[in-house]
Amino acid sequence: MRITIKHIAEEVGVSAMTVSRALRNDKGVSEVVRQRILQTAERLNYRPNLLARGLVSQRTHLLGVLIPNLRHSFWLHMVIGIEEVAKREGYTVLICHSDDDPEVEQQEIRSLIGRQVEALLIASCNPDHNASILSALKHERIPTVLFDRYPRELNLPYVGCDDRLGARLAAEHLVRCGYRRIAHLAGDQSLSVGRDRLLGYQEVMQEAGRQPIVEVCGFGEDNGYKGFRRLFALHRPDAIFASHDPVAIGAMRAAFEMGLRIPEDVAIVGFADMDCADHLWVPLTTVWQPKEELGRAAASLVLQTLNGTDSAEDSRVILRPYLVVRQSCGALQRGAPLPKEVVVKAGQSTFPQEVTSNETLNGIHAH
Amino acid sequence: MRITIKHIAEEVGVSAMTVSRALRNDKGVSEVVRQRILQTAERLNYRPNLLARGLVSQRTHLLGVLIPNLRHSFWLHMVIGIEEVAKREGYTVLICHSDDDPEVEQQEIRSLIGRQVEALLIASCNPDHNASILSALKHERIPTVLFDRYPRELNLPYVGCDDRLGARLAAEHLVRCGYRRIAHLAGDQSLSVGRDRLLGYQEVMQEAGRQPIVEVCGFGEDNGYKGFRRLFALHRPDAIFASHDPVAIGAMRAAFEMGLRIPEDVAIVGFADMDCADHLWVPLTTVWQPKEELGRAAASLVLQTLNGTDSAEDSRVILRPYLVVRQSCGALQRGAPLPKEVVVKAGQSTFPQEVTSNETLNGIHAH
DNA sequence: CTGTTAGCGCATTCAA
DNA sequence: TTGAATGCGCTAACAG
Repeated sequence: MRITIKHIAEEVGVSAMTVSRALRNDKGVSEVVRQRILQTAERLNYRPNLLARGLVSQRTHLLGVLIPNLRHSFWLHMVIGIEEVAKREGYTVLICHSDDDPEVEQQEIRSLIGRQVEALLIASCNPDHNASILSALKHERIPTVLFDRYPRELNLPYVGCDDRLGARLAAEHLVRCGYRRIAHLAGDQSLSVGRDRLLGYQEVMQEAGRQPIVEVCGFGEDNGYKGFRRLFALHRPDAIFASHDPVAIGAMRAAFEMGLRIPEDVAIVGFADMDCADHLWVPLTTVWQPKEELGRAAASLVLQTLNGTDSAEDSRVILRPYLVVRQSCGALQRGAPLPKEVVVKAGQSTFPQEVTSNETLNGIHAH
Repeated sequence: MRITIKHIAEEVGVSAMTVSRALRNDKGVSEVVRQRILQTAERLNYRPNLLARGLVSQRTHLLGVLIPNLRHSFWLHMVIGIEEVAKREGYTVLICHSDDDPEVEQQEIRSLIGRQVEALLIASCNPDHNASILSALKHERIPTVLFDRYPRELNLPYVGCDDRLGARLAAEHLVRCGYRRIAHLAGDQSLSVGRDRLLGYQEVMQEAGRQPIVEVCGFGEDNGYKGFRRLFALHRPDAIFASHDPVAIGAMRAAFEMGLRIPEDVAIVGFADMDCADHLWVPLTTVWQPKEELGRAAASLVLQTLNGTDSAEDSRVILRPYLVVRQSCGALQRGAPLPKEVVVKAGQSTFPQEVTSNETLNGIHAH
């Protein structure tokens, strides 16, 4: 049996209520008594039972966060951002993931609700598949914000990165570099991030009067590897915009195996700016996403809703991505013009060195 | 007000107790009634309150996991292993981290206990600093297992990788490759992983009759960068065993900036086999740790203790690491002899290709 | 400033 | 097979 406030109350010779107040720094306890209580609690090694506290007070100060998996660090960067804000506001974050299984995702949502989280932040592994469950959350009286990806019919607050714009930045950059056959290794089209990136690429191709070359290979390194081989066999592109850094890595691997040089024989641009993008065989030019800021924005939004500061019915927060230019696109070798909003991460040396931090560049605009 | 068993009870016209039983698939409810209850629960969108359930039953089926941070994927690989076992046994994992702050770690431990976790799995960010708190857990009636790193005075069950052996594998490999001045970029000596890896290196140097060259730079990429520069200025080593992959990455960066070739001018071996080790500028030869298996072993151990299957007072589970040979050590170029227990991850091509999976190679031996 | 009463939502224990 | 009573540990609301 663990120590409870009753034990402390007996020891000190006061009521349990006074102990409760003292331990929560509630007002209305004389300094003498408070000190005695605190000391006794310390001595007895008292630990408040948060289940009981949450049950009676109807406040758990818990935020549920659901991400697709723990295998990619970008999800955890977002969690870090969420936690930063949550902690500041006195909330604790419950991290869950579905291991990319929509059914598990449903279970996890149920479980989080059962644990009485006060709000929910969800990056669904398959927003369309779970659309009805997600919508149903509107009626659960529990503020919910989706982040990073959204269902086709979005009726919940959402915080994400402008994937279409990101794709445009990548594609436009390759056009400016003078490549002739710019292809896209497209991600899963059942995900908004896959669709939006394809969309941005297509727009730019159209504007440039080019024929789009698209291989929908899905996300992941293996898909990138296979996708590149198919793409190359069919179209011999001289530049590739990969829908995600892992896809770019798979493509690089395939290219090397085929004896191709990057960027001389084929240029590659990714999307995400993974931690290792800078360290790859050929440092990867890629679209940087404001991952932590995205987490912060999502947490702020959901806490605003929680505090009633803002109804946030149909809030959308869309953060701006940037292009980080390294070696894999060939821009630096070719002396291609770089517009201002591009972050150059490769200096004179053969290997990258930070020229300017992108942390200061991210901005927020809502629409 | 959320739906409770009382609401269902009223709707169905039975007592709350019967509802409780039906929802938990407890025996002693007629099939007819059970079905009616289940349907009504579904219709009303009932969600059991796990706080209440845990409070009264004194069983939360919660496992607390505390890791140093969310910034490095190897921690999450361990969590994945833990979760695998936990889930199979009907437990849910509460993931916490201290952001590498020992004080925060203490808070998090308190918080987890407050949430009534049934057991604790801790990879402390600073086991010695928090030694007293960790020891105190012995008396909290809550089974605890440390993993990956342990305090100097270890009096709790522990699951980890044989870091000393890992370091030996790395150092011996460099000796076999014929390097003359093999240096060590040592990690934080306040951590067991830092100490044990240094120890293994020193042993091998002594056995080989070499003078150890040690730079204690601490963990992390920046430290590896600075450490390499200092080391090189003073000793011009021809091979370096870095205490951790990020350290190796920092060292590589410094080497490239100094115009050195890897492995021709300086060979580098890391420790961890991070996800990106295969994709680095020069694919990194490194010591592979059984991260997920380590998580599984830790979870199994703590659940055994919980179920009383095993007292596990002073259990130690030490898993075996392996050396993964890629390009950065120069063994393949030099045609150095590779003993059997080494995993070769680089084939004929310039870039790595998996020759054999190491997933099948890890074994467990306790001592 | 302190204590009393009541009950959060549920499961254990007993009785029917 | 079902239900009533009881209480998990704590705090809200009120009374003193």
